[in-house]
Amino acid sequence: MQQRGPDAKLSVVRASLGKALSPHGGRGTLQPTMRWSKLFTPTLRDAPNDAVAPSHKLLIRGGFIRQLHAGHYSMLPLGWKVHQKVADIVRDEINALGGQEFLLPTMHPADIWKTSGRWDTMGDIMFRLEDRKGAETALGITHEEIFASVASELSSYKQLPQIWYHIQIKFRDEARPKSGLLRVREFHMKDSYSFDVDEAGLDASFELHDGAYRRIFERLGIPAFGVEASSGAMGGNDSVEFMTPSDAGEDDVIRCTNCDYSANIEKGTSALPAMTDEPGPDAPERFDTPGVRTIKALEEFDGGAPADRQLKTLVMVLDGTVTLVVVRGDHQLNTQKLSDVTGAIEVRPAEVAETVAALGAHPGSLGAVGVTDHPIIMDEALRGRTNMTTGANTDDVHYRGVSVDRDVPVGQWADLREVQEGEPCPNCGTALTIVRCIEIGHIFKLGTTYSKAFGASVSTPEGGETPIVMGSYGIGIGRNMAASAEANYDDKGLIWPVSIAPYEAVITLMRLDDDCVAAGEKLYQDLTAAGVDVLLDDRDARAGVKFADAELIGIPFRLTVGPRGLKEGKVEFNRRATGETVEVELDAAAAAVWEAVSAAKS
RNA sequence: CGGGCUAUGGCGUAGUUUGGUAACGCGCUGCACUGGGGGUGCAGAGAUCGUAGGUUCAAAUCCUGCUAGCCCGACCA
Repeated sequence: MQQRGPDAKLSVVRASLGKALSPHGGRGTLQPTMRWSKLFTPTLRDAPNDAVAPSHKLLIRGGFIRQLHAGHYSMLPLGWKVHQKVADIVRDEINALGGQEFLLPTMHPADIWKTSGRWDTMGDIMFRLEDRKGAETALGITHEEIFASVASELSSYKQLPQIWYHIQIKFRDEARPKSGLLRVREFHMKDSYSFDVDEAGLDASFELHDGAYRRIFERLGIPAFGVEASSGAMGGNDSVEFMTPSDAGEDDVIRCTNCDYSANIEKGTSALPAMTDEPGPDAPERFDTPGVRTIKALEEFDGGAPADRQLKTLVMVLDGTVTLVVVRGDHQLNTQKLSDVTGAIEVRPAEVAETVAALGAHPGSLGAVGVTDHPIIMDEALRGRTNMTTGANTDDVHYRGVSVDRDVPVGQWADLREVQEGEPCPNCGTALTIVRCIEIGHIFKLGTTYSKAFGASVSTPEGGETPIVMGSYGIGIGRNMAASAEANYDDKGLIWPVSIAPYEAVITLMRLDDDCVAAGEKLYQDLTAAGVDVLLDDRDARAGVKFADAELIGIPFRLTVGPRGLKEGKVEFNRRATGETVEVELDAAAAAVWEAVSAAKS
């Protein structure tokens, strides 16, 4: 370190500080936001009482985000910095696929949604409003319609394939926003859309995105895997969800511990052992079951039957139509499967009054035997079963000896049941596990639904015309930021991967005396020149406060500059992830940090 | 949408049962000491107790409506 007169140096430093500290464009050597003393990062010792998920608590405590109201968060400077780094990684990977970045509006006319039919099918999830003329508009929940309408200007197969995307705010009126950034009503999403001339092209575009998404999660420090999923309201025939295990998630995923089978519980199945029944009587027999209202009670009732020999009849209302859904007594209905199988948008259990009106009995005594005035959907697991027990549609009366093929006028067979933990894997027979997960990305093969609706077609080499085959691919920026936080923290706070940390390194000044300030500023200049995103902690605070804050907000590397080390010409180099601290020569410190950052990013 | 819980300075809480005019910790401001893991002392600032109404001499406290937030569930007939 150069030796100068202390007074002279002090005045130089003060002059530089004064300029740098000006929030009005003072041209100091440091950006004001690079000085912690000027950075708006309100860290809290305690998380708000209503935060539960670790990422929620830590993002609040670290001063990354603040809630405005349910499902709407303000991004504070640190949070926005992370958010932008996440977005940049996503952008980088989609650009690498040849993706072209757009920016489409987020307020849409009702017409475009009516054209696709989703104005009605999207229901309450869509924020709808009227403009001053009374025209119906909506805030965009996704952009298939808008991109497809733009794609109608594509005219020749020679232009394909195309991958288009934008990173734009979506609005979704979620029934239940929760867990901080994990489920919100207003969020940035990267949604990309592929346009191909045929299915083979779509498959290729889909595979490209599959690879890009896996690289994205890798770079975000999120352990991710793909699962078979229900396409839900998006339409299309094939989709893969990307999941990361977390208690803060909202999806249950079936995973095999042996083979690579994994599926959303809304889609997955298992291999049930076959059941053999006695043939039973020639016709169902009614018998009185006073007070028996549940599967369990019927199991215990003298003359009843075990749950796997009962037919459970659920009265559901599908888009207004009362429908009987029959599953095995010990099985659970998955309503998403029911929705997917029937195409019904609104699926709900019937009210008791509706049930009584439809079948003449109360829940607990219901059955589908001989019912012809309501559609009956039966779970695949009940195929061929005989000698079963079920309600007789008279309170306190059941049937035994029911054969489903003979006695129940089934209109549709489908896989409706929800897989239970421990059931055998459909591929290899190993016991399945169920893991709680956060859905961090979803990619869909859409087909031609939207291109047909919006007239997006291209001429073919043969001189004909063919609708463009589309795919759509979504990844929520804020949710992935939170998912990374869920995967990377300890009892001290966040441990961001270097790739998305708000700063890659922090220089912590133990004292604000001349030597420390000068050494810190020099390190800052060297690191900045080397392209490292660095923060200078120049606050007049105790060491413990500075260390605790740096650890809370999860900066990967820390240089500690204090008189103790400076006497030996050394500073301390600390790694957040491991807690490891080593002394390095002051002159070599910047290089050491640069190397660590480079190594982590490569 | 159903159920449960909650709302008191920036954050965390007490006070509500039994009405009497708002307290504590952290944070913030000033001063002093201190100075390598959230330090100490002194002195301060900061709350119409979510909101509207009601009961009462008197309401954070009791009653009613509304609003907002959090959690669980939305299938076990």
